[in-house]
Amino acid sequence: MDFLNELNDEQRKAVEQLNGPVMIIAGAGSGKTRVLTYRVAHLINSEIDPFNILALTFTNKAAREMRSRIEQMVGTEAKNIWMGTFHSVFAKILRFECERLGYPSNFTIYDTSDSKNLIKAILKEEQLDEKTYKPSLVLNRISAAKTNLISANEYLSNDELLTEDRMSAKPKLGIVYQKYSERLFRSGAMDFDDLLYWTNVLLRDFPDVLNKYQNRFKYVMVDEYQDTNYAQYLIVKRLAAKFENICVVGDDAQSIYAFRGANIQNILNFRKDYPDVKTFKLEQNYRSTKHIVGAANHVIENNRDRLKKTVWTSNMDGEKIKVIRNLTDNEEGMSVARSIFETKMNEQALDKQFAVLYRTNAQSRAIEEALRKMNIPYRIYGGQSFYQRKEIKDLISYFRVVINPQDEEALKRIINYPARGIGKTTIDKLTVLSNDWKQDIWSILRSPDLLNEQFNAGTAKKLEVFVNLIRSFQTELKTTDAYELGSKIASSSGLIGELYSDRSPEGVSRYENIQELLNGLKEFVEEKPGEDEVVDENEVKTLEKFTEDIALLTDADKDTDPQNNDKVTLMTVHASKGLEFPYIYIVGLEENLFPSQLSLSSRPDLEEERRLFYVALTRAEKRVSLSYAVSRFRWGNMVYSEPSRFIEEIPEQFLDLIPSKPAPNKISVTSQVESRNVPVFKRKSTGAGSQKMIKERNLTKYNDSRKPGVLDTGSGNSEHVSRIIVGTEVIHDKFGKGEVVAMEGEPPNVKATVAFQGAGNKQLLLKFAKLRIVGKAKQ
DNA sequence: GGAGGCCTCGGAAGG
DNA sequence: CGAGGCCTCC
Repeated sequence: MDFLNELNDEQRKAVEQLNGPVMIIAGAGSGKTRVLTYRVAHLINSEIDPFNILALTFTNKAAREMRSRIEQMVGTEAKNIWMGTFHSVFAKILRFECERLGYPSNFTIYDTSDSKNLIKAILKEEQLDEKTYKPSLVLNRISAAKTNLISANEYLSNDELLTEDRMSAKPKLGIVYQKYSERLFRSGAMDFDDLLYWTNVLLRDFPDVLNKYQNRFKYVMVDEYQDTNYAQYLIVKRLAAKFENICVVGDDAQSIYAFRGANIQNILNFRKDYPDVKTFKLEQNYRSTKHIVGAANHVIENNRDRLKKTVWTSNMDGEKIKVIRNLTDNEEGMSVARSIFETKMNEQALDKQFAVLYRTNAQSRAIEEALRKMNIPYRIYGGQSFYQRKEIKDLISYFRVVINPQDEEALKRIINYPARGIGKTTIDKLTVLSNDWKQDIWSILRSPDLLNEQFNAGTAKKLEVFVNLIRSFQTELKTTDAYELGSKIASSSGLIGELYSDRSPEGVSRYENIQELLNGLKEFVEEKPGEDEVVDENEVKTLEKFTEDIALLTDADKDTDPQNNDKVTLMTVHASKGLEFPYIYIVGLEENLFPSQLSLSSRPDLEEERRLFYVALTRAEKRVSLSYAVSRFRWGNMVYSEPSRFIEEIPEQFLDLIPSKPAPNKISVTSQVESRNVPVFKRKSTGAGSQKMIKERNLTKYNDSRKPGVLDTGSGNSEHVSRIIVGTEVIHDKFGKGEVVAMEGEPPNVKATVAFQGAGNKQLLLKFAKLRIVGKAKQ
């Protein structure tokens, strides 16, 4: 076969090993996707029926890309491969099988905000305090339980868990979990974790189902295996138990999702589950320069918990890694923007060849501002999703109720929106009745007798009108296409009218968003099936199918305008996994930011941060620039930081330390002083191979009892202090005005002798004396 | 029922 | 600082 020649030895061996357990450890940039797609193509060319292949990925995007690449190689047969995310593949299977679990096949998938709202409702009903039982924490705890296949009842009989909850002053957590599960079930709803949890129950408790899917999925492949959690691991293990044709691909060095339950041990222990596993290591990097690969390798060596591998490249040395020091976060933005601008000029680079990576979303602001100032187009990944916007959720909630009227979260959202006189009292009463009778709210609503018995005539009438509205849509669900019915719902519900009447800019934008969703429906309906695809001519593209589809979509899946994609990319390091760019800027490389403050107390957490940094470095093809700021605004406070330890972990031979440049048009005193007097970023060369760097020499920290790193911005701040030199005029709270006549000592213990006009000469430690600068030194 | 004041709190994020 | 949630007041 031709295409096997396009692979290196190890890649080819991995592709050709079709049977039995296979583990592929794929270093960054080693052609992992290529190996995966070729392997599937090779399976199909070896007469394996595509229907017998299951390929699991972590994102829809990865699945789509892989599918289209395989299609290019083997043709439309690729359509029949079971390929998708864990969640989408098993949601599909659950729709076939879930009646065995007591779920309706039109079950709703709750997103995180639905789950949180349900938890809040339960907390209220149980009279638990939302501050003690923070909904996000409660949800995380429930999620962790489900991920480990612990049901609510098992939770309540698990002494260890109950003790933990008592110790953390949340003794009722198990009860909340139990209520939460009941409500989901009663609403015919599953949350994201349920999709994996119930799949496991299905495969565990129904041998015929297990057998059916084991026979269907004779070949199983899992991408990003280092990021699988226990529930996912177990599904894969169960499915593959019969044939053991299981191939997992991953890189332990790029595991960055432990914080949400990924278990790096899954890949580290694969060998234990399958002793006759064939392991292949893809170690040749085709993406990056030698300097980048070298730097990344050295960094990751600081981690203890790793599989052994040596990533290397035959690419050229390339440029050294730039380190840019900045005084503030805004200056950092400007440095990055300026550098992008210069690179575009000097190297004829395109905007889309650049990416700026940061640890937290909040850092994007300063970068955005600077790029805007320099007229550099950019695009941000992340942030609020289209599907999370209120007006979009509202309309989709109508869809959800029409499809599955048991769906309580959606029902509560729309029963009185737009307003139809069904107030809080009525909804509360419905909830109480529903809880007392252990029935979903819709089953109460749909009984006119019950309504007349429980509510006054006016309220009962209003509820009936609402029920009839929903019913009128339901009669069309199977026969009318998604666009037609969706538009009808949007207008007949009064939602469009409500938004149209709001002429404020926000209102207009909401209205436009609804139009965009309706356009999406139209596209969905008009989407042509592939040429060879067998389609039932009478099959209607229903609203039900559309709603199922989008439940598992995120913003990253929305098509971006291909005409207009020449833009600089801004995103978090997490979001950058799997991507590559010629020029990468990693910003905010400061202690307490990257690595994050919250990671510093435990070794595993710090190692995950380091893997995150490793991921960031290895996104780059040609050049990496690292930058940090001496001070930045965080939560309204000026915070002073030291450069990240991760910079120090890169050997000097790979680094190009450049001082911060003053802005071209406005030369600030600060920058002048900094660049003239202060050795900005120096390394000690104490013998061979010492990588210690002299910490910020000019950085004087106030070390009081406040939170580490957070300083009072009031009377004195150390940016000012760092500018104090002999001759500076200063004011002291007690001694008044004076002039610095001498300085001695090394930061942070610089001692200044100040001649005060009223109080004479005083010796003061700069880090304690809150001196304010009133005049600069006359030179 | 909605506007506006007050309070709290802040990680990363796939499905 | 700024977003989001909650409460209050009209």
